[in-house]
Amino acid sequence: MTFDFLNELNDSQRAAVEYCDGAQLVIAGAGSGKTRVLTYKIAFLMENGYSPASIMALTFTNKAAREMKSRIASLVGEKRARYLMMGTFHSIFSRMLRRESDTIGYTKNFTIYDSADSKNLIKTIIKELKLSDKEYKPAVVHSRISFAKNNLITADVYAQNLQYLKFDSAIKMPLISDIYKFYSARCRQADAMDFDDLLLNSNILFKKSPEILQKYQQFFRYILVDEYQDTNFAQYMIVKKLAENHEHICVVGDDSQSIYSFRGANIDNILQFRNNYKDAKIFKLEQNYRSTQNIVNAANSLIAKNKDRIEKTVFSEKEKGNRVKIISVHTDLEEGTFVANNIKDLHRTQNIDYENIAVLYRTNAQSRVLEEAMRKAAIPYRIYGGLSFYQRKEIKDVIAYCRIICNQNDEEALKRIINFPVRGIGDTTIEKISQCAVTHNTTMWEVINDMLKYNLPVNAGTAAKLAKFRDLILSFAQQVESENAYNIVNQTVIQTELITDTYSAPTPENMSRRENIEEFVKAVHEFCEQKAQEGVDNVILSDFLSEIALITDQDENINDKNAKITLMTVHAAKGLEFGVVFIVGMEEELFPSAYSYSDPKQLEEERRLFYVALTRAEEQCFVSYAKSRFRNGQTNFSNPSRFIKDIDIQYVDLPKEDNYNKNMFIKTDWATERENFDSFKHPQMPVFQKDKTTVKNKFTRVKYDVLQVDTVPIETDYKAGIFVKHEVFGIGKVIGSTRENGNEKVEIDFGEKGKKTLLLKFAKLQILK
DNA sequence: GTAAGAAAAATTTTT
DNA sequence: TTTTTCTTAC
Repeated sequence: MTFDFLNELNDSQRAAVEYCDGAQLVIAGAGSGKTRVLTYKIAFLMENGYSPASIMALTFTNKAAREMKSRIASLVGEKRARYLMMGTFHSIFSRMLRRESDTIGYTKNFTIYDSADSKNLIKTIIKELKLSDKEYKPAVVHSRISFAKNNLITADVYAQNLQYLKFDSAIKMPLISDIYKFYSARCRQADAMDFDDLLLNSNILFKKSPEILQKYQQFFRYILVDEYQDTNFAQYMIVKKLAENHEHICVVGDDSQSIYSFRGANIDNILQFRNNYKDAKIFKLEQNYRSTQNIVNAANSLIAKNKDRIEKTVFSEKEKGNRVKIISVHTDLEEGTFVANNIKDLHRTQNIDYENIAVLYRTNAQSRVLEEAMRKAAIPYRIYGGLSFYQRKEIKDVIAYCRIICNQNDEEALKRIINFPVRGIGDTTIEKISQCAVTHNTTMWEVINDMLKYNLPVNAGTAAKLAKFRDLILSFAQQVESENAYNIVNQTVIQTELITDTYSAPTPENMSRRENIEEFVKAVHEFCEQKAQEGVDNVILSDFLSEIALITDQDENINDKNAKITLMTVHAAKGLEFGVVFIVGMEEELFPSAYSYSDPKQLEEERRLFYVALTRAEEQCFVSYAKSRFRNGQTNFSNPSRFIKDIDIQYVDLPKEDNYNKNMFIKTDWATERENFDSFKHPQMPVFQKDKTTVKNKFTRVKYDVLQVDTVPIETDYKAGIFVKHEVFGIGKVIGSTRENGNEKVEIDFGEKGKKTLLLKFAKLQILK
């Protein structure tokens, strides 16, 4: 086969595809054919001697992986594309972890906790530690633990890291370190990993077993990463390790579209790529094939106001196009009417299809008013967001049964279904079991399994109920290795009375619950059938579970062929394009979100978010703001977003008729904001030690490799808890130790003399044994 | 142990 | 406003 397809690429795209000699960063501006480059490059590699199985392509969503795979299949054929190692970081490395699970002390059937499970477990631990969940907000604790894991900080390391502990004290949660420790222990006891563990443990595995690392290094000869701007440190490190020997790595992304830092994504990964891979070649895709010149220019002028970015000149050779229309309305209701009227107009007079129109907003809460307006105007619409199939209560219940059948130590699953459907095992009993498990350092299941041994203080009636529950689960568990997954699930929903429960009353809710459960059972059936066709003779339940644990499918209504307009958050719109885009709610405190005000970095991320929104539009873009908005139960006055005036005035049509004026904008302009940016100390966890020497290309060099994946990265004699003697301050207790620019600092509590942070090389400390 | 009513909170969320 | 969590009465 010849490389005909190379002719379909422009010069810079082709250059990016053809360069295969080493580390490569492809900066792909919005609409510049990023996916095209990735797919063609993979095809190109396959034509040049790389076997499909030796190519690893990492994406951020299952959907992206699926789409890319099918596009490659159309280039090189289904058969060859099938063996590509393509998927999300989480799915690919969870499979690896199952294979190598003994090395890190898990079974191959470990459970994957979703975010809700994680949060529940954290809540339980907070309660057990007798802390108030007013002060210790589970969501905040979870995000701290998640952040730590994404930066490869294990619980032990966390407890030794002064900077982390200080931060926690500052936000009045000094014991997060302890919660983290218990949380990790409990996950391990339950044979469970959370999402972040999949990445963290992959790193630990590589660290722990150089042989295993080597095996994968030799196997994967080319690694490609999509959406690189949204990767975190743990992901960076996995790729870094795997590609260590050959550095045959290609990362593709757009720093201007990094919008997921709140999930641990680290924009420095892309900004610092050339410092982390010394021989890296940078390719820039700057021609935008999606939008009109005016939209591209407007977006460029907006993003130019950001400080943290890689210089690039995105341009369009399409027609000039219309200006971005800024619309001022009085209320959120009026905004809805305006959007609806315009859509009708576009549809009728300009013949624009509904599916080519999208309304984008910052928060899901805004969808209601818009939905109402569309309904009134009889415009067909589709809302993205909300609950996915696998997050529905009844589905989570069925899955919880499946999980406990496969792994009885799965505590979160147990707690979910031990009294659902109600079987008279109430909170008090569960509390007793939990207490009992903690005191005997075992799992709740063990306690239920042998109530006498652990002296569970319950009456005979309760004991009988518990025994009945145990036997129910065990009866399935015994068959789980031999019986077909479909049969087990089918029997489970019947025998646990999950499905009978929906017959209790003929309400629409019950009907819908029943339909969902039936659909789930059908999905299991289809999974078994499909695997059978692939030659697997018996599909067991744990196979199915590990398949669905990482699915959070967004694209359900795929069958819905009717033309509809799209309502979604800006985040959800990433990667999509529409002829006409309405961006609504462009107001201070909403977009940018008030939560971002305190941190210039977050403000820049909000601006990138607006950039993403603008660049979704191909032909026409409307941006609206309301002077008052109903929010959180009350009507508030609002000012137009500062981002509106960040767009160069020549690319916008400002509202003419009403009193639009510059005084409406808040006083801080972007120049001041940029000054703030420089002086601002970020209230984030310090992760990397930056040395301040500036290298050629204005980026500060980051020493990633300082950080070790190990239990104790800081080799210190001054561990927390030991006692030391100081010439002046006397005897004190070590709180912790950190290293800064190679100097070790020790923080010590000298009791009456107070807490001191001392530089080790100056302070003459004597360790007391 | 459960269910109803009061009080409190309220981003974005690819895994 | 809605949604989630807490309290209180059965």
